[in-house]
Amino acid sequence: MFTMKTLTKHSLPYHHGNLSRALIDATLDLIAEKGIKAFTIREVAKRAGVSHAAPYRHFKNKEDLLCSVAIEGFDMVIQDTRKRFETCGNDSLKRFRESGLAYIDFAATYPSHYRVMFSSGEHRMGEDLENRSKEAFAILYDCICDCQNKKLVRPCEPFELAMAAWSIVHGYAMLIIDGFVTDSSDRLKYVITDALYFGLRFE
Amino acid sequence: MFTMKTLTKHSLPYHHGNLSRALIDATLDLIAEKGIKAFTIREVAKRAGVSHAAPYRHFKNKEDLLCSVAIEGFDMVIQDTRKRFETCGNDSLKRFRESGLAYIDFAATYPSHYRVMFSSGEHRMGEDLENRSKEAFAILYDCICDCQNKKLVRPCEPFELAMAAWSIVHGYAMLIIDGFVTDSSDRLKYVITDALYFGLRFE
DNA sequence: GATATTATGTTTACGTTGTCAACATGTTTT
DNA sequence: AAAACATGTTGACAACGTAAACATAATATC
Repeated sequence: MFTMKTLTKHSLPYHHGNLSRALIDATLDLIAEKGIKAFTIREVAKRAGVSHAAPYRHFKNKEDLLCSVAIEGFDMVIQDTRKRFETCGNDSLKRFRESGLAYIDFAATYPSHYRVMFSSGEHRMGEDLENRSKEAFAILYDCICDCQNKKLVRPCEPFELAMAAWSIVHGYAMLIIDGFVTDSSDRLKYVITDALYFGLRFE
Repeated sequence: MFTMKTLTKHSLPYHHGNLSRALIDATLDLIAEKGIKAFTIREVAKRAGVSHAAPYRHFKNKEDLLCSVAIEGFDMVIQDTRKRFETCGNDSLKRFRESGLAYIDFAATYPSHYRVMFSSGEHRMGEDLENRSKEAFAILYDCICDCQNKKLVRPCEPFELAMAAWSIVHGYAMLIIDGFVTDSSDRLKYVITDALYFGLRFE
């Protein structure tokens, strides 16, 4: 059976092609260019070269389109984090550090994705989106448990430590994309992750 | 000379009374009830009992109204932080801790304010708003310098340490108002501030 | 105290947006 | 080939932000 999913960029199919993809890309471009406030279904449709109602064949509504962007973002960080882990071998501490850096780097590299992921109020969490965010948190949580087992992080409710770690990384990432951090010196991100390590380590 | 500012709640004056105030309150109620997405000028005007165009006599536009809410929020945290400092005497470390707790408590107590303060993209930073946010950061910065002078915090670029501190507190506050932290155990906030202290302390 | 001026609120109007329904057309299945 | 389905277009509507014209209350000026 021939389905959309088997298409490559060289076999452009019927109608527009891959409109969902084009709409998501247009959304990201638009947000990068003019901010999330300028994001409208109609402008996104125009940029994708379709009529103003076409997007409704692919997304239930505006919220749903943003949700898809957020899900894609979570998938990207999760995947990148796992790839970083592969270079860490058995070094739990390095994994701990990399999981923080992955978020900070992701926010800096894909600010539009990150903004959508955490612009709550713009979109309610669907079940799919909630699963991704739980999965992302779980990676950090497991990482901390691992460090605790090796006496690298102090014994404390791991959920609370994971919350602390998540907070500092997320907070810094938000400050980056909100433009509070213009400097963006690479050094600063190591200060952050160092502070995080010193804050949680075993003593 | 009799001006608006001399009015009390018992001498309801001409026209509506204090419409700016009523509009800000209605904004906060509406956001608390239905989220920031449901915030519209027209609904706020209706709740204040005026016509849909009345708000434009007090605020340049929608953004400007949100800006006023954000400014009010910053003023509230700044004032609360200073009040907490009065109970700290010369204890720089306690001041450091309180400045973090002030933010977390503020976000938990006035989530609508906090959401507006940091929902960048909803409103551009006017000069007034930028000044408040700089003032808030300056409090934290000074606090850290103070701790460094007393060898309580490790010697490192104080701006970067302040950034780390701001990040963790802001990140946690965002997670609270986004509903990622449902537990909201008081204990958790101390874990956060402890982690912060251990992360930055002198050794 | 009467009148001019200013501050505040209302009505009307217009363009933009989200979204739906009706329609049209291309693609797949039977 | 015809039916069923997926996808895109057009047209419509209500809600919204916001400006202009108008109305009225409060203050200032004489």
